[in-house]
Amino acid sequence: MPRKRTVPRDDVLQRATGLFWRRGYEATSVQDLVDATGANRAGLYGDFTDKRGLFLSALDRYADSFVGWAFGRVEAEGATVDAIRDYFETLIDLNVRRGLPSEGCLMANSMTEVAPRDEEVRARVRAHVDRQRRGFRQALVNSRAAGRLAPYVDVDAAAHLLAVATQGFAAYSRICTDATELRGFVDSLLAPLSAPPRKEETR
Amino acid sequence: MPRKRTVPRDDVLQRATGLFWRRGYEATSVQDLVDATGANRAGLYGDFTDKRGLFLSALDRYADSFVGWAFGRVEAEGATVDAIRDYFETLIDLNVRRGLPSEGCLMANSMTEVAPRDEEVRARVRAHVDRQRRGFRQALVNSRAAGRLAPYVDVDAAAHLLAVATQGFAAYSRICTDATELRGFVDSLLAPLSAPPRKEETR
DNA sequence: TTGACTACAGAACGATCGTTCTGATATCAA
DNA sequence: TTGATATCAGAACGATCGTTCTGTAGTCAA
Repeated sequence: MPRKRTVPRDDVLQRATGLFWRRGYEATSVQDLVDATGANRAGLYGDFTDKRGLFLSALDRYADSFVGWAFGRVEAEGATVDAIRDYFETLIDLNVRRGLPSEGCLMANSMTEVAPRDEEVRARVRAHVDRQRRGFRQALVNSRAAGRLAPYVDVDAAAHLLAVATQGFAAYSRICTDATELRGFVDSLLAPLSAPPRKEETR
Repeated sequence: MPRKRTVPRDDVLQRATGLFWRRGYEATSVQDLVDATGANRAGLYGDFTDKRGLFLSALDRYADSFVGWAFGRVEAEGATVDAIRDYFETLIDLNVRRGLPSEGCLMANSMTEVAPRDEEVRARVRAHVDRQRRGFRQALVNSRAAGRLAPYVDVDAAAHLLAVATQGFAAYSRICTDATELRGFVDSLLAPLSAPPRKEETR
């Protein structure tokens, strides 16, 4: 008997996620969300109870969909430092394709804007960073097993470094207009992992 | 003839800066600013024209005062990697003293929240990152001259890495509750600079 | 003591905020 | 064809937003 929805719930969520991603939480009004999603105002509240509830769902969708896609290659079985480099290059390509400065990372954005004053947001953002750390760590372990990791690298420390540095990468991509700057950062971030200096050569 | 101000302009600016730093731009209302600064509402507009104008002034004050104080040791003449380590340790101590999770860095926060949609904010944030990059670079140059830098380190690349990674550090400190996590990050960030591996030793 | 001047406290402005409500509209089993 | 039900568009809610205005209070040269 019910009337059928004009736009599927997940489409609404996807577009809302994009809006929060680009503009942040506070600067995105419910009216913006209604306009961008094409959803019904009351329906939005029916589905997500709140603007905040919608935002939390957006974070979850982002973790599942986008992070799953981009970071998935690092989490894939047998992934090595190559996958890590590939991950960053994919992000850079995406940034370039969408136009620099880009929207960065929804999690990194929320880490500074919303997380400190919202426990549930903070939990999700923490889970994201932990996930990255675990993914990086496993890829480094795999790399070591494959003899592809510099011998003096501590995988736990390096994974932590990568996970936190990634937040800097994301933040920087929101003000960076030149992709080579991003590439340079990634190069110097990953260089110590896979490129042990043959001898002591000054350059 | 004029009535004298009840609270000096710079005191107002200092307290406003603290508020923006902690809560961000959008989540800070003019009423909050009036309450926190003790300033007169109309006077606020007389001095800074806008909420945005006040925010821009806050960014400037932050760059002069806080960054000048904290990062000054890296910019000091003859500073080496020791000063860089000291800089991060000072930040961690401050974070601990103020309570983790902390307010992070006003520039890093603004980088994700406001900079993408406000040209003047973006210019200030960029200037901040460039300043950090220059400071780090000079300290690395000094370190090399003093024989304190690992031979295979490219000072330009490393300075770039440090500047961007610092943004990740600042972001992470807004969700981090354990100072040892911050210390661990700094250790693995700085380790490759000053600690060239003697031989090939697996650990 | 007066008067020109400016900061003061806070009321008031229209606009927009997040949220709820109202009634019309579409659906499909009965 | 009817009727129960969910979704629709958009008006309406009080609260708060950033900003401006009003009148009072304090200051110091004259």
